Amino acid sequence: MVPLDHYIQRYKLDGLLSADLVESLRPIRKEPGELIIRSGDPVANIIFFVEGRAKAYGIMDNGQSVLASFYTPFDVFGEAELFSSRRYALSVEAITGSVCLFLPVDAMLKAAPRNYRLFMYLCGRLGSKLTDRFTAESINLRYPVESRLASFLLASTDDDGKLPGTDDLGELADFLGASYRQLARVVRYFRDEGILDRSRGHVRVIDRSKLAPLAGDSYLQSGSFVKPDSFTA
Amino acid sequence: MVPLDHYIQRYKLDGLLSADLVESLRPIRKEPGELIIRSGDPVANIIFFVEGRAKAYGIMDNGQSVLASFYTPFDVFGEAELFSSRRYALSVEAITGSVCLFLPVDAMLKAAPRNYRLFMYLCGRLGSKLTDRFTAESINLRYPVESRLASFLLASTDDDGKLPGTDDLGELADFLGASYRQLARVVRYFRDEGILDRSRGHVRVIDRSKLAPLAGDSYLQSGSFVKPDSFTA
DNA sequence: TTCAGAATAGGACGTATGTCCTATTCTGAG
DNA sequence: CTCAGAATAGGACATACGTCCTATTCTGAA
Repeated sequence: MVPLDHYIQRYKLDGLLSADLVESLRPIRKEPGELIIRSGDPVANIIFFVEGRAKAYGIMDNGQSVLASFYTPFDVFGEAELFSSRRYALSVEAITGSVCLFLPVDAMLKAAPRNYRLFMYLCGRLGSKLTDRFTAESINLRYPVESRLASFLLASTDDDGKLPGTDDLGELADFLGASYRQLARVVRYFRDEGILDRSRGHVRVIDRSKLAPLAGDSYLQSGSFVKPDSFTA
Repeated sequence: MVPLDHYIQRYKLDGLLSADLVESLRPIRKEPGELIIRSGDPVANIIFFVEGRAKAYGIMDNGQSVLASFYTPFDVFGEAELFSSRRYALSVEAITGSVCLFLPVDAMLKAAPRNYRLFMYLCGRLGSKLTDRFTAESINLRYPVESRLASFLLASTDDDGKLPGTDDLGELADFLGASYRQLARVVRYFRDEGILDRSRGHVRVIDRSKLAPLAGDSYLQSGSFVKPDSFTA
């Protein structure tokens, strides 16, 4: 059994949602590799991500997958398409065992007048996601893979040098918009320079100081700026 | 004098905003080339774009400018940063003579509980902007300039073959994330193929049918999906 | 331990694209 | 009309990158 109340308290969801909406939250557990959202499905739920790690990606007409981002709690999925296409644009997949709280959209829309805080929060998250995307896109477009990887590593590794999202080279290539081959070249160069450590497709940064000069721009502040309780009364 | 009431009625802003917020709208006229938003400034207003054409762009650390998008009425600026960085991330510049309605954020935040419709609208616009960006980014990253230009022309030219945003090659290069040189090569190729017409740096499509096979993916539906009156009572 | 199959690393080669620079065309002032 | 300066077109060259393919390493089953 998933402790629903635990998450409601931890993220102060009763401050973000009206009481009836808190009632209609359904906790769902997802195992690694399981889809949380299937791209193309109609938007039936707004999903609060409260436990685990997940990634969002799309598939292009030519079959290539494009990684959009990695998520850690607290976050929201499905808000982007709610009022526009009404169909999920990206798939979201659990990387580790994860817990989501599903909020049915019809309930939410019905309760809209009492939930301006929720919409303010959603605006905040959407805003950050938008500016993050723009930053990432600009970098991807103007800088060589070497700089992109350096920027990404600077922004995404923890103090230990480990990558929270993924450290699989294939996925990283998708995320950075490069081919596996090219990324491998750059990784090899970084290893030769003593910047990172390599073992069986996994990567760990050992000298962050050497990354900065290689990163053209920096990934600006990414991730969840907006805390759910910013809008709590 | 700018006819404020005219725009309020045309876009049913009194359905989107509470009466006191409608009161605090200030119409501002901008001449071609004038900045509507200066990147880096604190977010003081949410800006409704009701007349003209405008473009949004950012400047990277290396000085290159990156064109983010073109706007036509009805649209909103400044909503993305409102709850996150609180500083405008991009500059917005009027292309033609334009009219904007400025809504001070402090008034808006004070009136938030009565304006859930506004926030729903903002969520809608932010959502479309986000998915549009992702689509554009994916295409920019995976396809050669030839395909990108084809996609862009398919999506952005009117029936006349004219480009609504800009047809200046330099700007187009920024927007597509290519160098002027490379774009010029592709334009020349398109002209040789009888796809478009060229005169003094300006472009006009003459045979749309030849573009489709060149565009890898399509720019999905872009622009303002979400109408301001979708949320009117 | 041994070996087959899979995963990873890396070589070879072609191409799209960027940078730099020059030739050509256009524009407006006189 | 003429010419200087600016805008545009395009050539030459270097390179980052992608595709294809092969060599090497690793894994687990027997």
